[in-house]
Amino acid sequence: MTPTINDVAIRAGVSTATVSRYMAGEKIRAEAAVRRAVEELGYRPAMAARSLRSGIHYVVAMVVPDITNPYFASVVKGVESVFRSTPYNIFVCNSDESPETEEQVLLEAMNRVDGIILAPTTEQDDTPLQVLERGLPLVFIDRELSGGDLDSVLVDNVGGARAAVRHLIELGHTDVAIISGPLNTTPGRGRYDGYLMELCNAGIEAPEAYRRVANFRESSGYDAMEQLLALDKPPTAVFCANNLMTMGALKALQANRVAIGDEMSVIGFDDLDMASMLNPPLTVIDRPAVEQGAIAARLLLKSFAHNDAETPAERQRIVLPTHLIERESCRPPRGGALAMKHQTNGS
Amino acid sequence: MTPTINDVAIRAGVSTATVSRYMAGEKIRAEAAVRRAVEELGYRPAMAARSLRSGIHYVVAMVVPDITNPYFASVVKGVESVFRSTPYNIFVCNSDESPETEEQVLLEAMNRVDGIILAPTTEQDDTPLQVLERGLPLVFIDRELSGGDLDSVLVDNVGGARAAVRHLIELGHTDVAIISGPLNTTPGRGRYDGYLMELCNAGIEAPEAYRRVANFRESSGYDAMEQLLALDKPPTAVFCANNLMTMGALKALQANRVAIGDEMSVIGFDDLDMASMLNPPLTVIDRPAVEQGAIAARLLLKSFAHNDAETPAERQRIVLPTHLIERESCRPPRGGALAMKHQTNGS
DNA sequence: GCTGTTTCTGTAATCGTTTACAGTTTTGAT
DNA sequence: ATCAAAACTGTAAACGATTACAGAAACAGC
Repeated sequence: MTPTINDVAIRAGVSTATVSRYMAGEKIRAEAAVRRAVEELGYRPAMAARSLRSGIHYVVAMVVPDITNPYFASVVKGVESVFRSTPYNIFVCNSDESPETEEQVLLEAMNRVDGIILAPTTEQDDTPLQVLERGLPLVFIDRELSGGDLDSVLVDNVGGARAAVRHLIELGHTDVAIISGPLNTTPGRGRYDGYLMELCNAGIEAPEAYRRVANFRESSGYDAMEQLLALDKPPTAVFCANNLMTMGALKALQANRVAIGDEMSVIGFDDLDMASMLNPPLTVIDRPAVEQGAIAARLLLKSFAHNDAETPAERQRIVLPTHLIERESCRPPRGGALAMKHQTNGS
Repeated sequence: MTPTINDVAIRAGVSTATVSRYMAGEKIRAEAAVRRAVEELGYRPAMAARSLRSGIHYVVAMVVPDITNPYFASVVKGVESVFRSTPYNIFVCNSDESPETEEQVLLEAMNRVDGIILAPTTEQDDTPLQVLERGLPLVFIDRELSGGDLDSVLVDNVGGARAAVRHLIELGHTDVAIISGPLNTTPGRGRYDGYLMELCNAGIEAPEAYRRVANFRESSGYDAMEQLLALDKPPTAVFCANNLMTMGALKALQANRVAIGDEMSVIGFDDLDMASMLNPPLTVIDRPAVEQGAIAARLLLKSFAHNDAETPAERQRIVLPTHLIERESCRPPRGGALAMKHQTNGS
């Protein structure tokens, strides 16, 4: 049905070897004839045959916990933008924040791709190590393994969280809560630690009930915020450790008629497209998501090149800076306004 | 390096054929031995060889204009959810709203995948037809070709747009503008037509300047809104034909200190995760994005089954309903409030 | 025209599976 | 125990490219 290299060879009156070489861009004598044959037949090499023989698939897998998370969508876009100018295609796989799905996906990917960009669901997984053992280049993005001097592109989670908390403290807050991600993920733990460190640094000891460990999903942010509001003495400010949980928290505040900014200062990790449109506009810690993806892609490409050269590439651990985008959702605390309101309502 | 079927066969003391059959789930006598060999070696079939021989790749391509558009991200998620329980993997490719990139991607995909789910950038492209000619199943999503009695999963664009405009008219608006997508795309033209029809139906003739044809991107929505505001007599309400342009329009309104809802009613096509959090909460026409993806995936799966059975499947054109989510960004017009403000400012 | 060198070409093996075909073993009925 | 049918297995030929290797053609210098 679809033409093979043999069809082209016959039509051009040469051997398949010559056609193959022509396709690879080598200089051949029968160039004109071969080009014509290729065009007339609309020949395109069968990737399966090519991969089988050469061992190269021209595919990289990109494994993310959730493609509908705008952060990961941006990362994917960054990866795409780099690979667009190469012969590589991209598998995008959702692991759905589930280690089992992730393992399945990785094993599946192992013998169809040339490299993997992975945002692991947990730091304790060792499937990625299996992948590396098979000699497959792998670069971690956003998250890494606990062992890890492996290729990875991260952001300064601790620094970002500290900047967030510092911002709140500078506004006068002492009752600062965190809605944290799981502590067995790089960003979960890093942001949690940063929160703790900055508070400690300021000599503030927040009650344990202010530390809600959620799961990076919107619903968990919602629940966590409700629990914070239900406290006898709710915090006056909260740091939400990712975009989805921030959205959940904001919705909870709205549902409970708590004035964002005035009654409860909110700062999120990750900018949102709509952050500036919210009322009040949301103050966030931003990070370069697309850039992060692009860097990871280039790291992988470099890894390919080194594989060819037999010189084992030195591992790179790249940490990008975050920065504070100050909008209006963080304001000085108003002397326990919420706690009083809370008491009134409660009695 | 990685074990082949031959290694397994030797270790289990059988032929490769038997191992192959075991892997395919057939009943074999040496089952125990083969299972052990497979496990001990960690054997996984090389996809390239399998594809070459059997002609099946277990890959489908999903081509979308922009993965960072939450709508398409949701569609991808829907597609994923269906294929997760099958042996198929998904290529996600951005066409970046560019017909050239799309063509390139499609040609590339043709000999590595078993089927394609495509949101074409334009209705006039005929690369998709080439794909179909090669016998590759293809289902259109969100958009179709003008020729088209082909498999496709669409939404009722005309109906949705009409509902949007009707809602505005019912509130008392007569000066209703549209920020439309390109007219050579299915949703662009459909929503534009719906707008026109519903206005016509109500006996309203909106000036041509109220019809801004933009390109589905946020920046174009922003610009279009600015142009509307610069008119001598700006509209009192605007229908934005997709989520990105709605965001752009809202930002333009904010930048120009126009009160959304009070001075300018806004209704968008596609819900946004944050829509309910905006001030005022955004009224939108919603559609089932994840579901749309899932349906497309099932259509493709059905197509595979029919291909096996040699019975050419009859084409399906599925149109899903949209529905109005009424929030607070659409209110009755306030007697040319904006026009007056505009004049005052302008003089 | 001769020779040596460079450049190009063709032959055929190879990658790791699947599968038609023929051959073998098992089963079950007698 | 015998035999036919049923169930399984092995041999070897594909699938469509790439690539050593050896051989042919072109080129250059004399």
